[in-house]
Amino acid sequence: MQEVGHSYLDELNEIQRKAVVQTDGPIMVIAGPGSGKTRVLTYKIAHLINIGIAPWQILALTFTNKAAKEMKARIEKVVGPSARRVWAGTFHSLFARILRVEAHRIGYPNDFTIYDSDDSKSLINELIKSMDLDKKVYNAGAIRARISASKSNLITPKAYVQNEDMLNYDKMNRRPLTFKIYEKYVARCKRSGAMDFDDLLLQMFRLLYENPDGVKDKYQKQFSHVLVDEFQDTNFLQYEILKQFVNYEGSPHNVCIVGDDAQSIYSFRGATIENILQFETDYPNLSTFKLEQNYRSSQHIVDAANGVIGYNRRQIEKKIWTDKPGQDKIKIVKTISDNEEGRRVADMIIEQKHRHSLKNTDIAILYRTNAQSRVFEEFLRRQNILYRIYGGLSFYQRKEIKDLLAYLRLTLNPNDDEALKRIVNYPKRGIGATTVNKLLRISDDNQVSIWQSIPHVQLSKRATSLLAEFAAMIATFRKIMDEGKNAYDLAVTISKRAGLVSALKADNTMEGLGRLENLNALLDGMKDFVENDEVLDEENPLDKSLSAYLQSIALITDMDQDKEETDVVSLMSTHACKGLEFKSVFVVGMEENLFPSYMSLSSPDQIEEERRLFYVAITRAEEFLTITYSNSRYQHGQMRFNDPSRFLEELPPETVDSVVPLKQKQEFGQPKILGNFKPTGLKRLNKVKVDPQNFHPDDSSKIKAGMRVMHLKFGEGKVIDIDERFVATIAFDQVTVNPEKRIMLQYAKLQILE
DNA sequence: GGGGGCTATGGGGGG
DNA sequence: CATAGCCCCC
Repeated sequence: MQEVGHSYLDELNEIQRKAVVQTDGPIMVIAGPGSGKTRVLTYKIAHLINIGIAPWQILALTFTNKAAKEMKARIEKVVGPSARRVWAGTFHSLFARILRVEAHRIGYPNDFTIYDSDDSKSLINELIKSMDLDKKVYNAGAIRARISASKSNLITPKAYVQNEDMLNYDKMNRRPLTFKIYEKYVARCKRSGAMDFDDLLLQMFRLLYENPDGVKDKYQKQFSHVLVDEFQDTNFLQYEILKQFVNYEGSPHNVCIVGDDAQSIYSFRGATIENILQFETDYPNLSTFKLEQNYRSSQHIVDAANGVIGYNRRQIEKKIWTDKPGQDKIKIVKTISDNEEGRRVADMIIEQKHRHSLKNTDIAILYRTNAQSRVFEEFLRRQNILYRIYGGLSFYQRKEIKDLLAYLRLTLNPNDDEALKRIVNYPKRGIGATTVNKLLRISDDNQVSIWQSIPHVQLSKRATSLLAEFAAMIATFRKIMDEGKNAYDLAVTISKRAGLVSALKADNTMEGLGRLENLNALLDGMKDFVENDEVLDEENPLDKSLSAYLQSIALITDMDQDKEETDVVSLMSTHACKGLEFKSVFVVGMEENLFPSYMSLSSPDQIEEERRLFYVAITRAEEFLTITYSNSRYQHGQMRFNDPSRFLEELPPETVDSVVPLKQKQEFGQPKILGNFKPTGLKRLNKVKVDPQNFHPDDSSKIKAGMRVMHLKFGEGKVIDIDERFVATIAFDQVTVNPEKRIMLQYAKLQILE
């Protein structure tokens, strides 16, 4: 071993170094938060290259594309540009890339479409309807989860109908025909030339397992070293694929998994900690390295994290420690409402920035559900603090974007039924539900795609000609594509000729303008794509085809975007924060029914997962950790009163500095009399100041500054000011905390008093 | 047969 | 509070 001269090894502690320089055989790295896991992975790959392994022989499976990209950049610093040839990416994106080359061997077109979860749900809903089932009982989301779980556990439709557990579970949930939907769903995807997210894994598995044309040997030979990051969040199927790559006669089993059972937070997606335990059984001669020194967080934060995670029963034994001193203790802040929570957090951010000279990028706000982001946005904007929201509705999920993408998808793969259904009548061209239903029926009878049914369907004269017109248009697009137009030019042509641009231009509202902007942004992105001359991906250099474009965006998530140049506060869900770190972290909404989520309360296992999620959230903090919870908040359009989260009590008292004293006086003038009464029992009445019988709101355009007005929830008040966006600032007499409310007149219900 | 407006219902995390 | 389905009208 030529360790001498590899200076990067000096940047590692003893255990990290051992994990890096051992290059042969199975390795398991258990890595606590902030323990230099990424450093180990990147240097390990760099080391492999240094000792003579070709970059393209290394398969590194990461959790996000961004993580892969960052890792590649760091490897490049050590070994140079050859790092770009490492196969680093997510399971989904790397397998999609392989399947683009190999899919024809297992009965899919290489230009297969990737169905996102909306496509899947739409298809499932169609099937539910065609089977005449009650769509309230047969909830598409639940069915999709069921299908996803089946695929993730390698349960085929055939196996499903023979699986007592699966069938009984469905019967219990009054959905005994789930197996039938699953069967139809699989057939439909197949004949549409489409793979859903789970298929990218499942079909990859099939490809290797069935091994047509000896394709498995090719990949086994190519990937001499396989590394998996965040192994605790892989599912059964992903592990089975991993074994397909690694296990064969005479294999050196050069597989390295890195993970932390305490940070497993994706079981809802089929991930299972069992994989870590199973790995030890499957590779008995493995070397295990435990990275227990935390370089990220101060003593108090590490102590708090250890304290919290100690409440979980089953874990791999380890003790995370730090030699960083503890400075500020954890602040817990109670607020009276979700609005107050937003205001306080914004205020505290300003204070921290001044006192500790933090930049915005040093700060993150983490919440359990994306819906909570709104109040924080509002108050950050009000305080002129720049921010960015990660996750939530991504750009590519917007309607106008999906519409154009559907045209592109259909042009590339006319059998893509979901794309066709989406745009056959958008913009409106007189092809309605009746026509589509006829098409669906005949497609089902003949087991072909909708596109293939078009010439055979019997319709009225009018419908026939309209449909023919549509088909001719798509055929024209295909012709243009085949003539070699690049993806950008094709998209520009399509957006004009299909009438997408004119449809959006006809909408003069703010939203309409925004949509048009988004459409143009997508086109700009495509232009970048075709004009890009920087080779980042050596395997398929500068493929500017439509197929390559669609694949490149199908698996992009909001998290993959490059960090902005601008100095922004980060807002994201606790799931999305995995792998990140910030000097100052605000974990907000720490309330029962929210964090832990009400969905998890009935099962101890799920509570433990929520606890791990809390563990992940608090261990993002380097120096300052602030936790907030609120007495009341709007949830699902209703005012709810939640108890403080049970996890707050699990924080060791000595790590917590100041529980900001409870304001005894409540905003609504009532003590909390709720006792065991659970939130659903609460009525909005608690909040109403005014008897609705005597409340007659006036036309809000009549509201002027200086007026006395009455508000249903806040009572009487005086209008102080109305700004140019028609937001009124009103001081309410009976509101003790934060009496000045900002009310959007557009939506306001106010009665003029004088 | 298709389009537009209204009512009812459901609402977690994400590749 | 947002979306989907339903009903009514063209």
